[in-house]
Formats: sequence, structure tokens, C-alpha cells
Amino acid sequence: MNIREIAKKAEVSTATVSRVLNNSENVSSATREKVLKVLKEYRFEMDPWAKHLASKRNITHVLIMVSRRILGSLDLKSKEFYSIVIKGIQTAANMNRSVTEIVEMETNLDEEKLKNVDGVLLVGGDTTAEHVRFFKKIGIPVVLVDQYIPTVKVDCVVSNGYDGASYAVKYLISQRFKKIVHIHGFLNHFGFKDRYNGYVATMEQNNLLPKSYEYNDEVMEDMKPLIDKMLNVYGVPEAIFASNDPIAMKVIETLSSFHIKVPEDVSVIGFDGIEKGKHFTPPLSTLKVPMHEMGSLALKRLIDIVYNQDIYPVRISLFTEFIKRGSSI
Amino acid sequence: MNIREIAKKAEVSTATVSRVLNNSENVSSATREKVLKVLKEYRFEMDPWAKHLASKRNITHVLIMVSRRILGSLDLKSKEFYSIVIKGIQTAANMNRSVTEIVEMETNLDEEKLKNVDGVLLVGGDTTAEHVRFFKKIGIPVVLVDQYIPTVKVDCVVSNGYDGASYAVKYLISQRFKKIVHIHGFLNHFGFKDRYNGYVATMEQNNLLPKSYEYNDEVMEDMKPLIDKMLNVYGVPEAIFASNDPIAMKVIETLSSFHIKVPEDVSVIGFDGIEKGKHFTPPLSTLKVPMHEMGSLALKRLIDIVYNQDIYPVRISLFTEFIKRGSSI
DNA sequence: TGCTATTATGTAAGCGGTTACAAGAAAGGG
DNA sequence: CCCTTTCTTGTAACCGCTTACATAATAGCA
Repeated sequence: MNIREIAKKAEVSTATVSRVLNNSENVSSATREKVLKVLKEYRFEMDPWAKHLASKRNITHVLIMVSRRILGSLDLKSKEFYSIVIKGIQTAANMNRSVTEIVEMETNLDEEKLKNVDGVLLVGGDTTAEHVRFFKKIGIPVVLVDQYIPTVKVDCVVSNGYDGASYAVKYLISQRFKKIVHIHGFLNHFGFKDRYNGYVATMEQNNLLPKSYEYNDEVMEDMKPLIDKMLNVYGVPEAIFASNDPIAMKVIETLSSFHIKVPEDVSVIGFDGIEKGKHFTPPLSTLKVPMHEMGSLALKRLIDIVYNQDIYPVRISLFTEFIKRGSSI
Repeated sequence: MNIREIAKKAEVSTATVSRVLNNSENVSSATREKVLKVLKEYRFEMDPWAKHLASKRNITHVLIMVSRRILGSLDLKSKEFYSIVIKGIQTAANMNRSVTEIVEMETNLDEEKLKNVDGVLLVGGDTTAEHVRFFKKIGIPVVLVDQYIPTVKVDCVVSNGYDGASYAVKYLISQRFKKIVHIHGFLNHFGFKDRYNGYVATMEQNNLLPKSYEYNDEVMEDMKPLIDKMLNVYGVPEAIFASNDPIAMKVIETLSSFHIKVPEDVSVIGFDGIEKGKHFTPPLSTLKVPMHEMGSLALKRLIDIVYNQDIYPVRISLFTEFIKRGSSI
């Protein structure tokens, strides 16, 4: 059943049916009723593919919002992770008639700008419930990228850190390691917390004692005091699982300054799968997050929300892939 | 950039470009090269909407597989949950040029049948890793519905039981309750485990002692021994959070046989939001899972996998909505 | 070389909607 | 009551791609 058939039954033109379907103003209430009746009678459901194709002219405007902290380091390539995520967003945007604009999350957006924004992508762990509420209030759909806020029902796309971490720990255990330490970033970032939870749960399930240290990944300060403390209190671990690749690389560097060799003395596994890790010495074992996919899934989800009135929010979490390289046995 | 422009640049017809894009046989290698070059040069990306619309004729065949246990009770309406999920699948199928067929999960599928199956939806908690592997091996895309298997990377759509349970517990705590018991189904069903985890974690976060009892929800046997044990060992709780609505209703029935009133003596909260709970006495407070949406999301995800070569598996989890009715304060 | 069987390419009609534009109907003003 | 303005409705082109069918090119064979 398509609108042509409906039009015939209702004895109007396809244009009129389309107008009714889109709540266009210029339809007399009599015709509207008539069409609505036929629509109901035949249980018409619009083909989303056709709709999308036909409404090519309305391109979707999406705002990519990134915190200043991340945005600033984007060009420096120090945040390779997010730069690839954003590329993923833009690739998907090309295929979905959308134009994107990158904006600092801290910016105060004026009404003028907001007028023609169809949806917003809030990227990174700095997104707060406040940001989400702001857009919800003015009725602009939002999707979080690499962030999850359990207390707010809002769509988001994240990586499955829990199972990724769990996999890493199980792998290390399968290598007969028992002293496995976790060095993580701030746990109020959902991503770190998720990986942390996976680490702890899996250690406990295997009757091993979880032991973790928090490291300020934002400033990438000197890690020596932390490692020093670990060595003194806990001794040399057999393996270290780090919250992400930058931290893992920092760990390896720092260990080497203590004359501890990776992977001979300690195996190290990171998380993210950034390009840099591949060319590190030793090449970094890691759990690869499909970053590009993360971005494009977020964009596609946003489109679904904007056009298909997909009203139930979901959390989409991407599986990670373990990549064994030189930094671990 | 569309295929017409590409065709012009390559000095061929749009049909030829399309043939190259779809690896059709009848293209001379010379033209293929030529087109491929232009395609690359202009970084052509196909519009999935247009592709889908145009290839209307290839309808997608999807198998909905349900375990005998659930399938058997589907018509009896005792498994209202899954019958709505399946309706959701079918609705989405209508809008996505797909035909569905419901098959018992235990059936041995002959090759003949499998030949023209484009994708499979495995519905319910009885799905095992074996089922998934079977289809993976023969290259048929799979999406799990209401089931998650952490050890197998496969797409799935589930409800967010963890946060739902957490919400329920927090709500009960906000009503000044402290003695909150959880009665759950078999924990090897992911859904129950997830809710259980949410319950336990939230209780602990609030310095309350989690106390839970397992009940065989499959046979819906007499619950009296369980409740009896609970009353003797633990006393009368202030609130009970049940794994799902059927269990919650059973709890209320059983409590009444002990002359314990709901909600006066004990508040009870279920999970699922089935229609039956609305007309129960007292009407059941519950966490509503968007069952219809669960089904349609699964179908749509399957389509994405089949057509858009979405190769990275994801877990999609739907938020639940707390509905306060008469069974709780 | 001439005739047929293949193979390669092009033409154009859809797929199911939207919307610019044209035209007809109703309303308003003098 | 006629002319202009506004409101409704219809016609048909188009969105980007696929594919049946027609046609042109090439190959195969006697």
C-alpha cells in the first residue's frame, strides 16, 4: 500500500495525501478527514527509505559538540581517538544528507543558531546531564558519543568497556598471570568506570585480588610516584591493564625508567586501539574500539530519531576486539 | 556525487556504473577499471536510501526463531512479552520489505530452507552460543532479541535491566524502605542476571543488605515454600522487587495467602510492563520495557547488517520506564 | 566471410515518496 | 456583481539507484 493507491481510494492526488501525512497547513479539513480515514482503513505505513530519498532537499543540520579540552587537542592528534570518531560522524553525514558543524561544548548557543539545528551529537566524557537537559528542553534530539549517563534517559553510543576489560583480564589469566594491576583514569568518566568494573568483576570471579591505581590522564603528569608506590606496596605485577592506550604507553615508559622491561617482566595491555600504539616500542597490545563506526552509528541513530520518530532512547555499545602485539605475552 | 555524475565522468551509462558497484558479471574488465578509477577519484559513496528504494524487488527473508518453550505459550498469551516483541518485528518488517517466518529454535533447518534466508532473529533467553555459531558458520547474519551472550560477539537488542532495577530500588529507598527483597528467575538468563546485578549494586551503594531468592519462573510452581522461608528467615520485607511481572503477580498472590497485604504491608514492583499487570489486583507497579520497539529495532538492525555491511556487532539496550500503580506505595 | 550465439552497454521505467508550480475554487473588497 | 487575493488541489518532475529490455559489439563456427 503506497500513497498512490491511497490517493486513488480517497479520490485525491498523491500530493494531497503527502500533505496530510506531513500535517501540512493547506488542506481543507474535509479532505484531511477523508484521507485520514482511508489511511487508517488500509493501515498505511510510510516507507522510510522512500521518504528519505524524496526529502533530499531538507538536509539535516547536526551540531557536533566537543568539550574545549578535547577539541583543543584534536588537531594536535593527541586525541586521536576523538578525531577518528568525528571522522566517522562526517562520513555517515555524507551518506545521509547531513551537514555537520563542530562547536565547543562550553559555547553559549544563541537562539538564531539553534533555529536550524536538527540534532546534536555530544562527544566525549565531559558531557553532563545539564547539557542533555538543555537540548531536551528546547526539543532538539541528542545523542551522546562515548559517554553514558545512567540517570538521564538519552540515546548514546559507547564502547563495551566492561566486556573488553573482562576479556583482557581473562586473557592475562590464561597466560598464568595472577598479579594483574589496573591503572585507570578518573572513574567519573563512564568509559573508565565501565572498564574498571569489568576488571574488578573478572578478577573476583577468578578469585584474584583486584588492585588498581588512579592516574590523572588529563594532564598526563609524571607517573613515577604512582608506579613507585605500586612497586613498594604491591611489588612488581605480572601484568598491567590500563584504562586506555595513552595511559598504557605512559606506563611502559615509566616502567622502563625503573628498569622494568615490557613484556619480559610485565605484560601491558591498553584500550582504544589508536594508531600510535601500533608504532610504539614495544607495539601495544590493546582492545580496539571501532572508533569510526562509533561516530557513524551515532549519526545514523540521530537521523533515525529526527526522521523516524524513534522515541525510545537506547544505549548502543560496540564490542571491542583484542589485538595482541608486543607489549604483552 | 551520484552515479549519474560518475557515469558522465567515466563516459558510460548509469547502468554500467551500477553494475560495477554491484559486482555484476557482464562488464568488460576495461570498463570496470575505468569506472572503478572514477569511483575512487571522486570518493563515491552510495546513498543507502536510494539503493534500498530501488532494489525493492529483493525482499528480505528473515527467520524469527523462538524456543519451543516460549513459542508454545505464545498463543496462550501467557508469554505476552514475546508476542508483542514479535509483533514489533513484523511491523518493522512491513516497512522494510521483509517477510518473516516464525520457526522453532530446536528445529533442524535443512539447507534448502536456509538457501533463501537473509537473516535470523533469535528471540528469547533460551538462545545459546551454539545457535549463534551455527548461523555464523554458514554466513547468515544474526541478531539476538532479549538475550545477551558476553562471550560471543553478536548483535543483540535487550532491555536495560541494570538501570531499571537500580531505578526501582532507588525509588523504594526514597519511600523510606530498607528491607527490600529481590525475587528473581534463573540467573543464567541474562535478563534476570542484569536486573539482579542492578538490584545488588544499588542496595550496596545505599548501604543496604541485598537479599534475594530464586524462583523457577518456567514452571510457575507453588511459591509458598519460598515465601515461607523468606518470612521465617528474613521476616516481612517492606518491599519486594521481582524479576518480571509474572513473578511479581505470583508473589502478590502468595503473599495474600499468608494474609499479607499489598501494598499496605509490602510494596511490590515487577518488570516488563505487560498488559496483564495493568488489570491485576492491585494494579502492578512495574518497569515497562518497550517490547514492540525491541522487536522493530532488532529487525532494523538486521536489515542494516544485511545491506549496509555493518560489520561491527553492537548491543542495543532499551531504557525502561517506571510505572507506578497500586501494588507499591 | 557470413551468420548466429554471446557478451557488453545503453535506454528508460520504475521504487514511494516530496514539492515547485500551475490552476481551480472560495473568499473578500469596492 | 466583478475583480483580486487567498486557500485548496492537482500535475509532474525529481531524489539516486536498479534492472528489464533493446541494441550494439564481439566471438564462434562452418
